[in-house]
Amino acid sequence: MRSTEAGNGRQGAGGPGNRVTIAEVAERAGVSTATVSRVLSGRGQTSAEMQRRVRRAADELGYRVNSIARALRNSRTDTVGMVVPSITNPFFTSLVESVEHALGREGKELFLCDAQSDPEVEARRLASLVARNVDGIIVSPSHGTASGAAVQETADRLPLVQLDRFVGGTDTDWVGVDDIAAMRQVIDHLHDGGARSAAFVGSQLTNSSTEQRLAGFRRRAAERDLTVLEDWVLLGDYTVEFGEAAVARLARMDALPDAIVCADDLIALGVTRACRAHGIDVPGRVQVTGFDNIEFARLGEPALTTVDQPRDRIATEAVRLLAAAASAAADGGERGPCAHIALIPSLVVRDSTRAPAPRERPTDH
Amino acid sequence: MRSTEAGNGRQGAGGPGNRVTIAEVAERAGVSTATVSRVLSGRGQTSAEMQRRVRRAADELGYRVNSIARALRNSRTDTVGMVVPSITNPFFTSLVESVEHALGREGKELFLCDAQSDPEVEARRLASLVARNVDGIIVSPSHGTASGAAVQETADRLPLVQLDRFVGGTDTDWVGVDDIAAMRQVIDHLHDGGARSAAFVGSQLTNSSTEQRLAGFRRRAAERDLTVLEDWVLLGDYTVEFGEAAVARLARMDALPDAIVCADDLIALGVTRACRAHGIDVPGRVQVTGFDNIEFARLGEPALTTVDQPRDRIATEAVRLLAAAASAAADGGERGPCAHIALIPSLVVRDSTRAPAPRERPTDH
DNA sequence: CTGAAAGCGCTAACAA
DNA sequence: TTGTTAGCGCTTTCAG
Repeated sequence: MRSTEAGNGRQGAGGPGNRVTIAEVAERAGVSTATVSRVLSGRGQTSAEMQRRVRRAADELGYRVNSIARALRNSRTDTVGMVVPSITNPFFTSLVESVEHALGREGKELFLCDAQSDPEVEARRLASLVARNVDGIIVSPSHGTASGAAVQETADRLPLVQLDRFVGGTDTDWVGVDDIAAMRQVIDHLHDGGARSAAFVGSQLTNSSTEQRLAGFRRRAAERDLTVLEDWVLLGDYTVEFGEAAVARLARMDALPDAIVCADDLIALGVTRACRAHGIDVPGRVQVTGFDNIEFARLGEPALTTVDQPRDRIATEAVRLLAAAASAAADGGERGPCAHIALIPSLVVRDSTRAPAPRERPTDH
Repeated sequence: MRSTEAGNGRQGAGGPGNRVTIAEVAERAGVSTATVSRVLSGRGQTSAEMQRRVRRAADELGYRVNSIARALRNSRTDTVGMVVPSITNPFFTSLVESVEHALGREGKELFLCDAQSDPEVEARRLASLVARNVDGIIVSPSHGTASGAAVQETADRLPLVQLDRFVGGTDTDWVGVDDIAAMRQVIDHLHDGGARSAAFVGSQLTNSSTEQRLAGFRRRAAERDLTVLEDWVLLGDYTVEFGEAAVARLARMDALPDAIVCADDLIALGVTRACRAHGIDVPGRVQVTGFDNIEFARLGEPALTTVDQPRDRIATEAVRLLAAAASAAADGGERGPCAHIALIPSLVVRDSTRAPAPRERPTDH
């Protein structure tokens, strides 16, 4: 009998249904299960001799901890659940990547779920994460109101932080970007490039991102005296297709705006594509901006000017908040007030907008 | 005391650490825990009266099953694990979406992990899925050889099916597409469009997809007398950046091929973009093809001709195989021979290739 | 049809 | 330092 397990594809210890338990390891090592547990989980004091014997026995038997049993005992799974509105949206997958990295640093794993942009699916996913005793939940709610009940109910049971989007009427931690500030940068940049009127293309106002971005857009446009016709505010969903449809509609109107501000990059990609199809020069005739800075943003023709979300920072803060909430809950406490962290994003200027018209500046003396 | 839970954000039953157990429900209902279990899990016979009383008590207390405990008892979690090489690759996310749908029909959930294109991370993810007692694993191995040990070791412990890619030297079920047949279609189409020479741009030969696709490319190119200079086979990785770099290299050579066949759409997107940058007309001077038919394929300039993978079908077959393996393992059996299912993909013709030159055809009489 | 009780695999008091 | 033992919350024989 050899101590190595891999290789020939069907060996003794393998095969489903006969997993080695701590008791078998204990027997083989001639010690108690408690000692095995202490050695293998690294808690408590053990002699070097015991360590050797236990590890050896465990290796020989091919022992693997059963984290289900461990979780039942510890009521802690070292697993965090994450729910995103749509796993096919590149922004969310890159956010997931950042969260995974942040969690990895804490020795935790991620259990990712896709809400398929449907609050009901989302509610089921949240419930099943709760049932599986994840240590905390990170959620980007798919709907600005309909997601409320499920999110709040989940937050009442375990640490939860909302990411990027948030849902009204809930009382939980949140980390995201300051959409108002982002739109200020966008509008100012467009204005510097000569735009005096602008359209807005976003999703329906069923999530906080669009709401905030539209609000920010309106406010700053007014401040900079940009013309915004009501017909130029087009709301659909976060897809390339809708971006294309929006341009088709704009093209049928009497006047074209100087700029089209999009609530995310997918829409913006659709917009630039459709502009090309309609023979509308970007940025010559119309400037276009996106939001999120997904990987494909630079692939648009022309490459998209967009708002870069500080994903790593967002993820780090979220994980930190989760850990704080978990330890607060552990030593008994009432949950304190919720944190709302709004990070300031930065504008990434590419070819879909015009370079700012040169303005008089004080020269270096 | 009310029976509703949601609403004010901090109510009695809520808060971490005090979950309702089946024993409390039993007490309130004035029955045994066994009866509660029978009612709530729907197994075994129970009178209507009991059902009512138990459910009522459960509702009032806000009981939720603890699936950790249930899993420990049942040694079944109704959860399937999935590991993909890179969660930021749109092909894999859409595959994940298909798998989720297929699993949803079986009442199972998905636990998704990202291997970050690193066999070591992949091995850790696999191990932790095993430790968490998932009922089965779906994996697209990140490396054609280095992933072998971990994949095989996992497969020895529980039902596992490889998806899309597979790793050499393993003995597990596999579902994917017939890359050789796919390349036959690609080459024939390019030839019909007048191409007489072709380059190939793919990742390093560290995964089965590229290996197979290059092999299929070479074979069919030879059969159709397409010229393939050795310098025209460029291997890097599955990224837009590499596609761009490949064109830069090709552009420095003496002769340009009539066509560039890419091993996936990300590369192809990079290739078309770089061609534009280098002033190489697509498809006028060079035809370009991709592979996978990701959503962004149609957004290239020009839109990409590519090979469409039948994701839903792949996912369905994978889930079926997993279920079969699970039930085979349940009634004790040795695992039977492995299934290798290669589906035939279809070519999606768009603007990055030329329409076939009109050929003589028998006219309808 | 219902209840009592054993135990899934692991860990943490408490004893020795 | 090590062993003994009592559960974590659930399901499921086996009696009644």
